[in-house]
Amino acid sequence: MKIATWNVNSLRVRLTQLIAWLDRHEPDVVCLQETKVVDEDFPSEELQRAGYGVAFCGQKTYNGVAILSSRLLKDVQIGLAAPPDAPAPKYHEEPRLIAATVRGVRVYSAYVPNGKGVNHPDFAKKLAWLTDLRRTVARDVEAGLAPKGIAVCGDYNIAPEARDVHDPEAMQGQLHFHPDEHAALKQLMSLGLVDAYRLHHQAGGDYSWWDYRMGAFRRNHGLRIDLILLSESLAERCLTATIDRDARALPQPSDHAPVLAELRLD
DNA sequence: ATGTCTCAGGGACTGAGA
Repeated sequence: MKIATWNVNSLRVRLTQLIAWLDRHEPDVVCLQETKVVDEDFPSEELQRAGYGVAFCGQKTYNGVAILSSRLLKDVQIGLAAPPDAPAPKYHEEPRLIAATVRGVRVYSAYVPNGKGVNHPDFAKKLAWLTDLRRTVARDVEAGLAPKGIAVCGDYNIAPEARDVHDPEAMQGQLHFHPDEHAALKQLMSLGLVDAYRLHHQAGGDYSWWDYRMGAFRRNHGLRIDLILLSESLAERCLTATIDRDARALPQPSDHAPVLAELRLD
């Protein structure tokens, strides 16, 4: 099973490009972020014609996530699990998480809040969002929704390690590379999740996002912030993991490149 | 610090978010 994650930065703008990409790579499951489209306008028919069932939740202008699958999508769930004994915080209202089970694998498409700045109030919300994501995944596993394993995919807006940023010294303590973000990501991964890309590649300089400005892509000034996190059973079955830089080099690209992982399922 | 892109409102350009 080929699984992919891609922050498309507007599904409507990128639809033709996405469908060509689906034809070329033939993934079984695709997690999308920043679809920026309300549910009434989601291009379900076009994607169904391309061979995919769809699950999605969106809003006007911002955010929005989806899962496309050539196989049956079961137990679709939108949003985060509420904290115990407390009302769901306001950030739960944003469409940033959707989950479904495909061939027994619980797949999440997550768009982790950017945080805006390490001293901005939204930074704490980013960390809390990750805590709530961890709770959501743990709850789903307990509920038996992930018999064959877990794949938590998406735009984490966090570069895990120094080798995932083009200038680690300049990035030290900055947004996307802050110790608090690393701690929150580590907490999530303590569920037994591993970074699929790092199973197969150890070198630095491989990124998934490059700023549109300042010729960042040309100069490879990027960050690896789009991740496929796999539970142990799936990590053992992960044959390849790649970042499709070519998609970022096309005309009118998203600022993110797609990330792919190939799993050998029974 | 920001040279870009997307979207909305409103009907050209500006501001927000990333």
